[in-house]
Amino acid sequence: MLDERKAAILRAVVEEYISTAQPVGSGRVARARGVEVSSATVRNEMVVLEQEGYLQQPHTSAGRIPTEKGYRQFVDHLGDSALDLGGAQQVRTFFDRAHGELEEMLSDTSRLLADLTSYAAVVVGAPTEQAIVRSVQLVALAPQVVLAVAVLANGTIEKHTIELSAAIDDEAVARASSHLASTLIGHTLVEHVALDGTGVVAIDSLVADALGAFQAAHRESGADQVYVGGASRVVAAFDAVDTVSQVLTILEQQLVVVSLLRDVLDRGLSVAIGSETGMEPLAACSLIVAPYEVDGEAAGTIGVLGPTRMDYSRALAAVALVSQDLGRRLTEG
Amino acid sequence: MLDERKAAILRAVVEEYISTAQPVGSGRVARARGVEVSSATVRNEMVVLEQEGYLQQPHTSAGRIPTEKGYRQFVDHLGDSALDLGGAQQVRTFFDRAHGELEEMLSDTSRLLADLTSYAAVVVGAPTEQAIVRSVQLVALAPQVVLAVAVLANGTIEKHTIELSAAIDDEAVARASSHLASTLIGHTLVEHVALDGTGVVAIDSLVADALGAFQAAHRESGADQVYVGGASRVVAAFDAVDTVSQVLTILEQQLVVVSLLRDVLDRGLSVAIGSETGMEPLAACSLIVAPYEVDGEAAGTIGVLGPTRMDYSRALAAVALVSQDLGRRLTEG
DNA sequence: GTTAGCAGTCGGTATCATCGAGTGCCAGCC
DNA sequence: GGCTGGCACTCGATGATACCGACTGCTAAC
Repeated sequence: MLDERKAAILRAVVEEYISTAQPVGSGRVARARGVEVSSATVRNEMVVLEQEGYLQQPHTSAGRIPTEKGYRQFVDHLGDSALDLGGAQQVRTFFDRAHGELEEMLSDTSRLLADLTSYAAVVVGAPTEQAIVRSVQLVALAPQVVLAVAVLANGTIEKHTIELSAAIDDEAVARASSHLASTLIGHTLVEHVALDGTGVVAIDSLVADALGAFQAAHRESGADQVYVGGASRVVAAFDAVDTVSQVLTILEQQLVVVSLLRDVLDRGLSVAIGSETGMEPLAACSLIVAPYEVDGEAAGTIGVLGPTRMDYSRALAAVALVSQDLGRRLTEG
Repeated sequence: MLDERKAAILRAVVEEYISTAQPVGSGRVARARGVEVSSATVRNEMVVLEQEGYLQQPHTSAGRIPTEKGYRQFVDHLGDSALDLGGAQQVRTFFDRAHGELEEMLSDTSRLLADLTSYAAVVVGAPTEQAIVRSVQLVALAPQVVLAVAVLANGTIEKHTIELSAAIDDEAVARASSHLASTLIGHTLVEHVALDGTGVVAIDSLVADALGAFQAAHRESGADQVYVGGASRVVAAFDAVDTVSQVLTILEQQLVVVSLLRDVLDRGLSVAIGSETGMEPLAACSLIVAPYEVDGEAAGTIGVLGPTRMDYSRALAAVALVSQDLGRRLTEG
């Protein structure tokens, strides 16, 4: 626990470092608002803060920069602050004008968040497991290929191609289709539904295959769609080329991104700083996440990925506002 | 037109510059295979090549680097060469194992191409305009929201939400759905189909709306899906941070990418060098494109985006092989 | 407990000399 | 006539050196 003065000094260092990316010296801190002591006193306090692990010195006789622990303390004691007017306006306009398919909207939202924060942003769609099936259909594409298509209540579509070992005629497909429909409609895709046979082997096995295909996709838990916006912002955020490349590589891997967000959220965090992300290549990054709710239920997640010296205050405000408005917008329908 | 010796010297300069990224001096060229003259002669020839615009000098008393015109000459006189064995093997394994949905396959193909070339790669899906509708369905999502879903012969799905001004009951939706189905199935989405009314206003207007939604999406010509793979490779390809950022920004804009590829292809090029891409921010890039064919018809495009000093030989070979195999794989179904 | 003052540290920048790859040109050679 | 070896010259890159300035830690005084 830090006393009031140390906290103020740490806050000043973090804020200054975030905005300048330069090690912060005692002089600057002493001149910061909220710190009403001389630079000598600041120096004494900074020695303590360094011993306790909140600050570090890149080299002797340089200023201090925050450690992960320092950022953590800073973030934990950051009061809520609202997004500036311009940003809030941008969010409002966006959701007022938003229309069209769910996917498009989530994708656009990721771009919005990236624009607001000038960091890379991700939006994970609601897992389809919870969605109720509104329609299922089997469509013959080729003699031995059938496409199983399910329309879910949230407007999403899930489809799987099924390759058959023997050709099947259109009528059998139609019968299988309606059989499957009566079985699944009104349930979710993962629910364990009772399958009663029709007596015709070809039809029953097609229905079983389709059902299996839908359910298999969810067992691997890799079905959640993720949208990455503003990946190019990563370039400006770091000066080390390697870091940029590594971070971009991570962002290209949808599965990794999804599990990263889930991980952080599961640990009850809304901000993961540096190594708290649990990924080696993201050691220089911080991640802000927030779930959004549709119809009062946790639906998906949004997040912002920036450097550890990101503008937490602004990014937190942006993420909070966007997650809230996105949820509201999706709830309205 | 360059005489044989000048061409050989130019070739040597380009090859050397591609592999080292350093200005190439007369000494190196003289030592290159295919050039059997002394460095002094090379110097004399290089003066001419510079005057004619094939080479340029970053500063006096440095080596030469190719100009766009130089690269162009080099590429135009590049014989076909096959991809190395490792790469060819990788392509073969990929397409042997490829399975699943079309979208997933195209997305994976973009990653394959990026892996092969170590540049960013793009794959554009076949325009849905040509695909025949196999199934159409209207699904009520909410009292005033209906989802129109079309399953196309290539396994793609197109969907549009339709918001109604008044609530509609399930039976009317079902009737509209089957009416729409009988109208569209067997045709393409853009075809001008005759619409005969049922006499019920609500149904007819829903059918018309759905049809309109499908067709509107194509009039804007923005419907082609594009998959970008290996964007992170851009980082390694350029040393200027600005360039990296600009190129990534371009790659984030799907519409831009699609029209860029179309543009280049329309001009009959398979390689666009620097300003030939027609985009200011891509001045330092070269783009290799190739169409792929499904069932003997041009279906989509694949491309590789690298620095102007990219390994054209290898990239051309990779693009050719992948486009061919992709087409074959999609034709087989 | 706080602060002014001071000696000391050390990275960053500017200056300068050196080095070497490369050029253009010329005179001689085949 | 074309090619080549030789040579003087250019100029960016590299490395050494000195200097500057920001910052620290410490001490003594308030």
